[in-house]
Amino acid sequence: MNTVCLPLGMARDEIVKMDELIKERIRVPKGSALYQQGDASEAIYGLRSGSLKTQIQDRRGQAQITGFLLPGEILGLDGLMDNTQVSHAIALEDSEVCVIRLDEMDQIASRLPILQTQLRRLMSKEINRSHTLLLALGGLRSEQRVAAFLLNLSERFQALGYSPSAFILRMSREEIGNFLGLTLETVSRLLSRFTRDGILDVRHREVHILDRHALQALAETDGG
Amino acid sequence: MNTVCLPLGMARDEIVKMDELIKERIRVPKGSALYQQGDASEAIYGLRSGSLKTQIQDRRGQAQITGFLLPGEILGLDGLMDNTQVSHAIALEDSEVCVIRLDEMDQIASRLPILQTQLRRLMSKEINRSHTLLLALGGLRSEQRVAAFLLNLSERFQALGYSPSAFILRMSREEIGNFLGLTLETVSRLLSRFTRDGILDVRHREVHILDRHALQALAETDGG
DNA sequence: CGATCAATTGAGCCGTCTCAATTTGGGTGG
DNA sequence: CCACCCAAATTGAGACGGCTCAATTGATCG
Repeated sequence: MNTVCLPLGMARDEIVKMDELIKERIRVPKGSALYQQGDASEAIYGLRSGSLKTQIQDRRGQAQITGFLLPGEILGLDGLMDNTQVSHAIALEDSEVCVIRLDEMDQIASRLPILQTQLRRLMSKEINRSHTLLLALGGLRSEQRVAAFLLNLSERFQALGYSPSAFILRMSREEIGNFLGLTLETVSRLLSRFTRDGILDVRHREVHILDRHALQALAETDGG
Repeated sequence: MNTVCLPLGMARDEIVKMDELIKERIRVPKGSALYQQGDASEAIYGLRSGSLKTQIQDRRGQAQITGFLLPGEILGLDGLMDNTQVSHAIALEDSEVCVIRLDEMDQIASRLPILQTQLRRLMSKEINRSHTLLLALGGLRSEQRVAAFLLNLSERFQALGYSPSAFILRMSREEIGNFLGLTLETVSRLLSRFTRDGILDVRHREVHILDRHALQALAETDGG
């Protein structure tokens, strides 16, 4: 359970202390928000089960999905600047998170210094994830983006102990498109094409990766 | 000086303690790297003078500039995941940074808890900056991106006490294009067009914003 | 079983990229 | 100080990728 909430390599006795931190849990029904832009934020959240999307929105309503979250991943790291949420976190299916209050965390961290390091790592990881995504949006063709997206999901499912070659997309084509800077039609067309080429088997939201090698090649091809 | 290195609102007596942290400085000549992908990282850096770019690179050489840094801003927050740099930081002009070692920081933070909070805020801010950039690359037209880029620079120069309406671009058209997910030609064409329309006066790398209102309108127009 | 929303597929258009030719500016050595 | 050279920037013409608009099919859920 705790490994789900702050999974980076901690010793067993350290995990015991962690229990003090993680008392509270929140259920988030499909379609509802764990938090919204403008909410006060004194905590971060570890996703225990289900999946969520996070998105930001500018003043005129233009939205950008910044991430899809799977169990074991952390939400709310972008809200620690001034204790106000700057993004929305919305459940893609019925989900459950555990709550890690920042003030409690600081108290415990005085006895368990590694905790600060862990948080720092998690935040740094999120920065890297964003930067990688920037590279995708700035430099990759639509084909490569969708291929890379599927491979990324695949790896994360595998890390959770699920099959890397067969999984369910919990998000719509439109959400994938928004995330990747494409339209839903482009995403749909590419999934169809990959299927036609024998690389995938896509039925609705169920994806089977038939030729991982070809998919990796697509993700890395120079587009020429 | 210290306000430059960790500028978020700290009381005067707190700043005194900060002096212990920031002994070392590094000069970075134009074109050279403060650090490179793969280097060990035990510190973060506060930019004192000059300007730098940070960029990541995937295995086949595809590069993405993830930020342009101005004095007072922090570098290296993306390298705290496993003490290895994942990006390059390259000086756009002769620059100077101060060094903040993470282990020293943790020691001092035990007497000065606000320090952890500050770092957390800085990292959260960087996450938000990346997410905002994602929105730009994913959802804005070239026109809007370039307009938003100029306005962002303008605000940051103003925050430093410089003119918000007249400044020098320290980066090439190619670097701007890479950062914004555009080609250098597109950037050049747009700067020319904005000039033709009386919104800007662009001479080489010297930019004058003549009609801020129009520029803001461009950055926010729905593209229709 | 009908209503509604998600996904697929097609046709045509537009914006941005690509390729290429000039122009301009900065730095260097004669 | 001027001439030259190289890199950066501008500008143009044409191609192409992804978007827009639109119609159809397929799921999901009362």
